[in-house]
Amino acid sequence: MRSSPAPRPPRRPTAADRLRQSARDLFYRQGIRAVGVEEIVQNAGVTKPSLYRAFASKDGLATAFLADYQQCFWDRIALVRAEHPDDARAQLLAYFDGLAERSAAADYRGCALTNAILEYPDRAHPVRQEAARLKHQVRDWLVDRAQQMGATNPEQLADGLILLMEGAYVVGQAFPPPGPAARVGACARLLIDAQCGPG
Amino acid sequence: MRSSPAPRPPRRPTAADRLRQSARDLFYRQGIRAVGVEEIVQNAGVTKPSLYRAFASKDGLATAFLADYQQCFWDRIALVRAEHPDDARAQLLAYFDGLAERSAAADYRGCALTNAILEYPDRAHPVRQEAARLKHQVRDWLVDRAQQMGATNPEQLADGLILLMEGAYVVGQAFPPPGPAARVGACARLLIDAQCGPG
DNA sequence: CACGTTACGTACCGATCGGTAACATCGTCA
DNA sequence: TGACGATGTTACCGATCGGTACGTAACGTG
Repeated sequence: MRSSPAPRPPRRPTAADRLRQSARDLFYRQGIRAVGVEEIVQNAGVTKPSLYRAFASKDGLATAFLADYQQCFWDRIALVRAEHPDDARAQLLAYFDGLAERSAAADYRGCALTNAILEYPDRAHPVRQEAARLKHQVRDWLVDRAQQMGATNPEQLADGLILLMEGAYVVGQAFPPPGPAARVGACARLLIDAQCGPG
Repeated sequence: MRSSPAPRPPRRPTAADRLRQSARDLFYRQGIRAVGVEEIVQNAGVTKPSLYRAFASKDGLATAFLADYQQCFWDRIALVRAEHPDDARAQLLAYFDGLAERSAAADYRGCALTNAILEYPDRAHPVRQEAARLKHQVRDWLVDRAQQMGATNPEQLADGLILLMEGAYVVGQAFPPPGPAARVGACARLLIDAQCGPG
């Protein structure tokens, strides 16, 4: 009788995976520029050559980190979708209310994509471009939700919601909780109800 | 007869002033961490020891830069105040409309304070603290304006406006113009009118 | 003229940055 | 057993980082 029937024996995860996890921890908490590769490999329990065997450069690891990070966002969206199927308004408000809660954490660090964009003002930088690409997908989704809600001008509503979202990401870091970010849910309600048929 | 009656002859500006100007250009465009002191002194046309005679450290120069920068914000506020005396709503909307315009510049870089806060996640860092201090003054001013407008809940309205402001600062950099930031004026109108007695 | 003060430049520091070369070791599977 | 791919080890590279010791030119004042 085997105590662990899993087909995969509990092997040590690959160096690339350990590096991704380490990058997630450090890049998100401290920013990308602020973290050196030495710290990353130490935290991952691997060595520097392993990093450069799995990724082309620090920037390569950083873009991988952004993609990994953004998956968390879509996981959250999948959650609110499951909780409120076929109710775009409820989905959005659930996300915004959750955001308001999270932004009240004392060590809140906002959105890694947003942080990366501010950290790399050069629009040609690969990290910056990946972050911008992923952000555009969010806007597309918001426009879709606004259409579902029957907004008078879906793009206008989506843009307003983006402003609130990004505002909360940033303000949650700038003000001690509970700061302005705690009201992002209420503001989203106002904006949505002002631009959709009341229903 | 003297061609220049000024008591101060047109001397070359002091090293500290040249450094402040250089820091303004470089820190704002590229971020604080991204700019080395060598580049700053070269751009200023002075040498490194001059920097460290006028400022305690790079961080000291950075905090001075933030204070200088924020003066531009209050200058803008003074302008809209002069254009719309005794009309808090018009003052705010003038600022937000101007923000929407500025954020449409191809190389828009948002607010230096916001950028600095994201660049220095450590709340104990002196640069971060100075930025946070200056941001709080902005909120105080917004609360005051919201009271002037007779908002039902002035702090709630001020917080909503902060979210929009900061959102525009960030989104103006993340999306190519005209992005969501171009609608920040319209969103501010909605938020204000929803939370003040109509009129 | 001699003096102290202020402002500035040359040259340099140790530390850290991102990145690499060369070689040893391990587990897996044929 | 033997070959292979993934990983670890050690030592190193040139560049750049923030910061400083020290000498010097300019200037106002006695």
